[in-house]
Amino acid sequence: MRSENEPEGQKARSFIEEARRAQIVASAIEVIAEAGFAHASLARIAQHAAISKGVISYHFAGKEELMEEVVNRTYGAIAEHVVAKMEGLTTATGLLRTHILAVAEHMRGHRTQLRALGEIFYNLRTADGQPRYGINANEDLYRAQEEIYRLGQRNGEFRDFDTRVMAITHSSAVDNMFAYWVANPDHDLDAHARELADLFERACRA
Amino acid sequence: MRSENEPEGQKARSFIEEARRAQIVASAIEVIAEAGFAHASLARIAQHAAISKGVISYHFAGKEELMEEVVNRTYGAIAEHVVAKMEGLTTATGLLRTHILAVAEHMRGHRTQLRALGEIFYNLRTADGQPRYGINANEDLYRAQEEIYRLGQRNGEFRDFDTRVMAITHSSAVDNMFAYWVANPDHDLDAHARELADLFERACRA
Amino acid sequence: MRSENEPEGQKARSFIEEARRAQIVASAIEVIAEAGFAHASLARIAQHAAISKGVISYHFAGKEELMEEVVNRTYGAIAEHVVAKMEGLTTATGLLRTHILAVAEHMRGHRTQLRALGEIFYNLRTADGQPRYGINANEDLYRAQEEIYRLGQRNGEFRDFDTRVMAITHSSAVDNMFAYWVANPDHDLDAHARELADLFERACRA
Amino acid sequence: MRSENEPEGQKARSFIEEARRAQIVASAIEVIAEAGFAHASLARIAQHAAISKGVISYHFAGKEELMEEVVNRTYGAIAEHVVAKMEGLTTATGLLRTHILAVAEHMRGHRTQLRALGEIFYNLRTADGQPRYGINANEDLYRAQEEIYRLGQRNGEFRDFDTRVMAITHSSAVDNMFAYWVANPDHDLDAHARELADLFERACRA
DNA sequence: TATGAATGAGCTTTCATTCAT
DNA sequence: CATGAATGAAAGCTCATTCAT
Repeated sequence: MRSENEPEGQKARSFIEEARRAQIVASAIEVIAEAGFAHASLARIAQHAAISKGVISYHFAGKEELMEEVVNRTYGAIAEHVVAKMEGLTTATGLLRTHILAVAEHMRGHRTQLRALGEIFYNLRTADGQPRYGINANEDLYRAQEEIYRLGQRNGEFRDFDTRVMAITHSSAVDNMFAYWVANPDHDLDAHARELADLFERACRA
Repeated sequence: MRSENEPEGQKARSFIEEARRAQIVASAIEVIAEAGFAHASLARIAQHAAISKGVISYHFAGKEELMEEVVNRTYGAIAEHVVAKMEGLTTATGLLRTHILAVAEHMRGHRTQLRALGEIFYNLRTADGQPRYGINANEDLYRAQEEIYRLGQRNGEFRDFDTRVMAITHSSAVDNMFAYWVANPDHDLDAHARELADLFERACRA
Repeated sequence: MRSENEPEGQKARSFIEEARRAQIVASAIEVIAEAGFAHASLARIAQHAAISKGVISYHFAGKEELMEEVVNRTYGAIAEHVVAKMEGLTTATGLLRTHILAVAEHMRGHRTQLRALGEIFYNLRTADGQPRYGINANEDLYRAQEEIYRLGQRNGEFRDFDTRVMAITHSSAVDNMFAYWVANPDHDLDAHARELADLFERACRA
Repeated sequence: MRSENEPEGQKARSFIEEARRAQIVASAIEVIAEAGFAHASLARIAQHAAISKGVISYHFAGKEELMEEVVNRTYGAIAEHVVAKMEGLTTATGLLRTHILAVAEHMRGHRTQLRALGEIFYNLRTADGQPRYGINANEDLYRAQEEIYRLGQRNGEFRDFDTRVMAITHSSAVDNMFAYWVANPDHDLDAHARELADLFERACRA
């Protein structure tokens, strides 16, 4: 019956509630990663978690809220790790390189999360049929990356290029690195990340 | 990429049959592009084509075959155009550049096909739940692109880099260029393609 | 998949479709009359008609359309009979008396329809929770009856009274006559109707 | 009409318990009046009362008992008021008139109770699907009213008529007066009641 | 060839009720 | 006394597929 995401002044969720939500979110991630968004029914998620179907309805207002929770938790964990790694860096080249390597590093241990995130981004739609997270859900990400490029352009590290195109390309390169790795578990993720860092360094530098 | 829909020894399709299949495929593309894979039911595709639902079942063994036909036809058209443009080129740099620009050029007039293609690639699964076109559906594409990179590396145009990583990055950059353009119709596709060509030229060159 | 109520210019429903709709409506009436609106699920209605649940969804856009169809058909049949009986009458007293007796006469053979009609009127709500047929659904009926009273008042048959109050009272008296009869099948409906005609004649006359 | 909720030999309810029951009943009345019987879930009633869902289950054996309590309390309050007003009257005409006016007077301030009462009467069913309060729930009421008519017939105030028909008609007229008023809050309830008193006086008098 | 009709499985959601704490 | 948590049945609805005509 709970539906809001921690509005101010509302009772914090109990420990048990929090644990259940986490459990359900984890189960959802696994089922989505395994079977794909379209086949990730509440029934299947519940079965995978060995709980009753109704439990999910009890803890989440609906399927949409559950999916958004998956996104928020997963996305938050990634951002937290990457931001920590980038802290203190001052050169655009260093930031760019670290960004790529840090994301790869974090994701190495979170393959299923990544897969689920992609599925939801691509497939989740609001009740009126519009994509819940379109490509434009990346807008914030693009903006953040453009900051780095502009820094590099200002201080002479980088040549002049279209920062939006670079941000889109950078994002997609990282996303697909993971996608390839998810599909080919033997693929050397860290080596791929280093290659990518080289690639963008060369593509950007003055 | 082209799966055989006309196995040897089978009767060729009649003219009417061919026309119907083409009509249904066209309708499917439009519905998928508009409503997304999950909402592209046979009923909706039939309604959009102003035909009976049964017609689809009559002409296609099932939904899966229809979706595959959409992929084959669309993919085939792209390949045809791009290959024609690349014919006669000899330098890796020229091939790389032309590949990017030619794909963009062709897609500019086929936005819905592109959208539908992405939806199907991402979502279609076989009866046993496995992705029908995973990232590995790109294997042929990657191989073809790797040929170009190796050519460049052999003749000294390109530096030494991991060709598989470059192929993945290249593919994803092009895919997402289109995705961004689909989501932002005012985006300048050709300018984006030129930026991308520059980007990969710099990333590859010796 | 059909949803509209005979919009102009649309293909008329096929004979088979019409028969199915009629069958489903009949089943719905029986189930509602027996089990009440709240327990008249589509599953139960289908089971009662010995058809698959999906058939109802196929022929009706949703439960609401089915319920409205029940109302329209039942209400239409009543109106047809009563109007025929009242045709040609000129005195208000005669119209009043005939109205009561004709409704009773028709309803004697349509007890379940009557029960179902009442249930739907009382219970059906639109998606936003508002009553679909409130007491105000009787507005047309009230207006029609007020015409009769005013005629009587103009030509001196009836005394001066509030026509709206009389219409409400008249309607409710007839409705409850049926309700009582439905609950007590041995009750003499025609005698009740005659008593009622006397009652309102005395209540109205100058 | 008052069913026994305090059978002999059972512990009387504590003060707190009584208060809780009253609070829950009040909440139930408001929710039913607002949303209708079908949408008056225990969850909603609990939420409206700002208590836990479990509290209701704790204080009432089930939903049915809660609903019956709503009926008993509301009905009891009406009867108390009306009986007080009728005390001491001796003529049938006076009793008839007073009955109508007193009920209207009391109800003017208890609109939601009235609405809820109607919803429950119409919709509540026992576990086996039979109406809990059918039209026959009015049997006691009919008997009481028939006493008045027979008194009038014995002492010459009233003509000879079927007392049961008159009781049904009288009850339904009063019920629908309220229903109309609930649906049309601007309707003049007292004027309606006076019209009704006139109407029945004329319908009954010798 | 083409169609409308029908099916049944599966979907999300709501709900009264039970129970441990 | 009160609560939050959990259950499982039942609801309305969508859909791919089958089939007689």
